[in-house]
Amino acid sequence: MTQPRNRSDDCVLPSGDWSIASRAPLSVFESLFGRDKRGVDAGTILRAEGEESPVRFHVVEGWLAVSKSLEDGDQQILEFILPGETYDPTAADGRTSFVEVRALCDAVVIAIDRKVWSRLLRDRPELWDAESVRDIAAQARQSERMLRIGKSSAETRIAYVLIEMCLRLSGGPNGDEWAFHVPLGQQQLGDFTGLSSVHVCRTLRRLARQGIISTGDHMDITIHDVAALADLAGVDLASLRTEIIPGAA
Amino acid sequence: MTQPRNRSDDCVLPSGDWSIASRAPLSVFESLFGRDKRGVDAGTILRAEGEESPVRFHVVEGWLAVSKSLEDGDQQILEFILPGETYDPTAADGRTSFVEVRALCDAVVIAIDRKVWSRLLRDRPELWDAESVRDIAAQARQSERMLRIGKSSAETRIAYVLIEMCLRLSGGPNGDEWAFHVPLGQQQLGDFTGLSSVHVCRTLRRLARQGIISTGDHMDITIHDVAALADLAGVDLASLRTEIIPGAA
DNA sequence: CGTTCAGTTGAGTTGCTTCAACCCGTGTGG
DNA sequence: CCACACGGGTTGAAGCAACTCAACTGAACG
Repeated sequence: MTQPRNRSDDCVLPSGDWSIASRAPLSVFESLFGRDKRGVDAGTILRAEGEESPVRFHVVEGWLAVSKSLEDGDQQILEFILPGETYDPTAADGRTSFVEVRALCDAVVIAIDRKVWSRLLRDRPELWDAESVRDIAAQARQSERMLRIGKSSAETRIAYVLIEMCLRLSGGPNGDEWAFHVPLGQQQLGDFTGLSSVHVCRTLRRLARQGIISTGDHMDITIHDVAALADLAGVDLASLRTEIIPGAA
Repeated sequence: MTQPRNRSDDCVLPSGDWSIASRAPLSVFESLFGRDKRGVDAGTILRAEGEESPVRFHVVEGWLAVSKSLEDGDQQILEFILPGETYDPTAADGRTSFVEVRALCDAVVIAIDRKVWSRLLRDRPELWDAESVRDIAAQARQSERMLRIGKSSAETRIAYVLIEMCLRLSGGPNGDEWAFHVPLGQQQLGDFTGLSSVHVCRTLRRLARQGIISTGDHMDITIHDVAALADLAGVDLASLRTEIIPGAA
């Protein structure tokens, strides 16, 4: 594995409350496993099987995407793993993986042996608690997305994921305007929302024309009217935050 | 809470391998909490908040549905909880619930205090392991469904849920034909697959006309040609089974 | 025997997809 | 330095899958 090329522009993350709220309780990993840190190029598929034994990934830097695909090549992105978070792709059999994990930009990850991870959880109740909360929040996010993919219009789906990302990245907008960057193309946004890239484009343009958002070079997103977007998404911002952001309650 | 009316026809379950594979390791609950068993009428909403403190539900008999809904009344069913399984609807804040849990037929459930549950998991490693495996399988099921709801045709979605249910209920078909019963209407099948009840109907009829399945009174389903159905669903039966059925590996 | 409710079927509509053309910024080789 | 190819985003046109609306059936029930 090579060290990451320093194209940090691609996956720069806002360094506000978020990094404090979500990174701090897990920084334990870096002290314990810092020597196992590895750079990963954008596009690399991370395989549990590539390791000696099944592993849990801890993301230090960059974004990972968890996805599944059909034979015809269509893929659905199930979740994004952000810095400070961990993810274990190991299936119930303890050997294979039922999903694909891919680096969306150059990233730095730590691979933690599953057995070591279990021991860690048992030895450190505070870690167990923190991870439980994170799991529940992840479940809540996936449920919200499923609800909208199953039952809502393209506009609602897009509005929702924009708000979800905004909340995850920053802990919430300050006032009415909020800007952030995601290392995603419209194709990937489509894979996340169950839409074609063409329709993602149309929908984003429509939102932009209404003055609710604007987009910049390769997915710099600015939300101008959070209230309107939340309305389209069909969410109450404050209560959504407590549901999907670990530790926001 | 009333005792369940004895309309057991409604939620009769095949009593094959399944009940052994999936119920046995958890029968511990019945011996520990048997006195807390409660009958629940079909349609009842189970609320964590109704209890003194947050609880995890253990289903002894009948089916529960876990769902979320939009303001306009549309709902998405996220998961079914079958006898022998447990589910905790508690949100990350430890107080509220981010989903709705409803009895699909008359059912019997045990409500287990969350704190007691945590203690149980710590004290009984074999329970912890069993529940981990179950969680991972549930994750895998939800991922498969998400993939299809996001990226597949109605036919594929229906074919997939039929196969999923068949596997969960029986551990898999014997030979080419397999019959089972689900306590679900077409509306609910639609809420599960992200389709309108009308389109569920059309799709089931089409499958029936092709001789792949047939349906009986209120959702008795017979699969005549599992291979064809698996093909439509885009799955390999054997490997799907190890992924989504806990302990099938 | 009338009411109700789930399933079925037809007709018409629509939202999203596909296909295709075009634009533009970036990288590359002559 | 220009020519060119390439990949992502944008836009228009056409098609189609699934939706809504509405009418009808048949079983269950009082």
